[in-house]
Amino acid sequence: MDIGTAPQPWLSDAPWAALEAKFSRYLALSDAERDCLASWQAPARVMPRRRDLVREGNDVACVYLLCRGIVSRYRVLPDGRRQILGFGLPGDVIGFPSCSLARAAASVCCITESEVAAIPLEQFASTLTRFPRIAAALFWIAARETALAQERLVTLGRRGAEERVAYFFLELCALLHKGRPRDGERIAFPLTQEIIADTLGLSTPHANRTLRRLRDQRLLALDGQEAILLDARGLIALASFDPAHFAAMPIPGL
Amino acid sequence: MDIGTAPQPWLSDAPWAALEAKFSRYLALSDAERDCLASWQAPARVMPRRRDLVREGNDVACVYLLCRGIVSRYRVLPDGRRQILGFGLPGDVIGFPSCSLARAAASVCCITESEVAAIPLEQFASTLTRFPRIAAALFWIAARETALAQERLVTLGRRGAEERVAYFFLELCALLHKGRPRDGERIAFPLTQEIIADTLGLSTPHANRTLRRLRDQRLLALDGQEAILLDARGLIALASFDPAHFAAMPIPGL
DNA sequence: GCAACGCATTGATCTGAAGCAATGTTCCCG
DNA sequence: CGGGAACATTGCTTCAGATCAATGCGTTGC
Repeated sequence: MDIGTAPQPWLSDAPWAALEAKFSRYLALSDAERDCLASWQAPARVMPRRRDLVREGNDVACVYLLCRGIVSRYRVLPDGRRQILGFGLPGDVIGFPSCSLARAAASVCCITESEVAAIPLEQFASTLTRFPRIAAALFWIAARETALAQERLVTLGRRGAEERVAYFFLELCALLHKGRPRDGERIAFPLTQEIIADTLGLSTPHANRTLRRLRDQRLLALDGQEAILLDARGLIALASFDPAHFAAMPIPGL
Repeated sequence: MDIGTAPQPWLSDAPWAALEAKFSRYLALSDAERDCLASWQAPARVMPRRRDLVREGNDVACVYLLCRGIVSRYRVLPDGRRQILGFGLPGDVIGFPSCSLARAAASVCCITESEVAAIPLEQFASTLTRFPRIAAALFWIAARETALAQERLVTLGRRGAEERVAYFFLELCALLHKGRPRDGERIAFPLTQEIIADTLGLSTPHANRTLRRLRDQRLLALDGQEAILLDARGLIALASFDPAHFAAMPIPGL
């Protein structure tokens, strides 16, 4: 049952590999395309933990390639209520302007120390029109992102606290390890319970109690920076989690 | 205060106009691009109210251009709990395969009688690689879709029932009328209270009570198929709604 | 070694929303 | 015109989860 140490992708010291790997999963890159992507990662900047990379409402002049670290996208309501919208991993492009394409719709905060390369918005945009296959790939990646967000809508709208927490770890596992969650799988992710709570729309005390309940049911073990899926089957049933949603994706037509 | 009859876009009898308008809002189309989009709308099929256009879990062979009508994307949990993920209006392309790019992650149901043109997935995909500007536009549209879904995450995760309902109508107004909601604005949309409840993660009785409370506070008037924003300012404050999120979007670099 | 901070944990109380059940209202259809 | 179906409305009870408040505890910094 021992499947070894969990991968800690945010510690990657080969940031360029993350981006290339991300695209290579979807399409074979030509030399020109490769060069273009390579030009994105020019001058990487180091951001400390807890520092905001983007503030909601600000003008967007560039997007960011996350080279190392983990970030969270979040929104806060005027009275302080916070909702985390998702996480960014190395290789992800962060900080798109959103509905209104000039301003950031959400803030981005570094959960761990991170390294980011700023890509001027025009450069990013021109890549899209010069390299149609990259644009297509990014389109499908964006569609996937939408599907993920929508699946989380189900979680927040219709699942109870235990289901939410179970779903949370299963999704994390599927995204990090890129496969169907198995018994004993280890998830290393530098999360505080507050982050879990704000992701799942729960209060911190309630998230804590719920975690305890899952531990008492021997579904999940928590060990410092690591969570272990003791009973993947049980969690999947509890959360109505569909592993097929996270299967690998060949991009149509590429 | 009378701003006339609300537009009822789903009744459009010029479906092609919807798609062209959608793209023209973002970029000036070349002739070749125009021809390509035109080829999408070949044989339109009529779907009755309540009929499912796509079933979650099914293989995806084509995407659909919605020419007339309104549809909803939704997911159901095994025990029947339902969550509506969003709505589709004429001009929208519906039914992408999602995370796993082979299968539908959600179902799509016709809220009104609708007319759809099926676009084979390969044709859609090849359009992306042949017309980079269209791919880029679709990328930004997808990014916008993600932002919308994420804003709804805030609603479901952190807003109370009254805030949710207020937000719902404001968003609807902004999307349909494409502008900042004003006092007296009329929203015509063929909604049942069950649809509202399933969109907002509420039970039908509770949605009903909440609607009544908003009516009692003279924030909203409900008249059959029409809702009227009596006090837009009040609703905006109640929902912590940011109209700037819905401002018009020029696409960078096109 | 002590103080302070960030985070986890736990308890007691309160409340918003769900669940259940019944009744009312339209509108459609035979 | 009568019977249903679909939808809206309302009351009552229950419960999940929020809120408030305190305590524990490991790490960091002085």
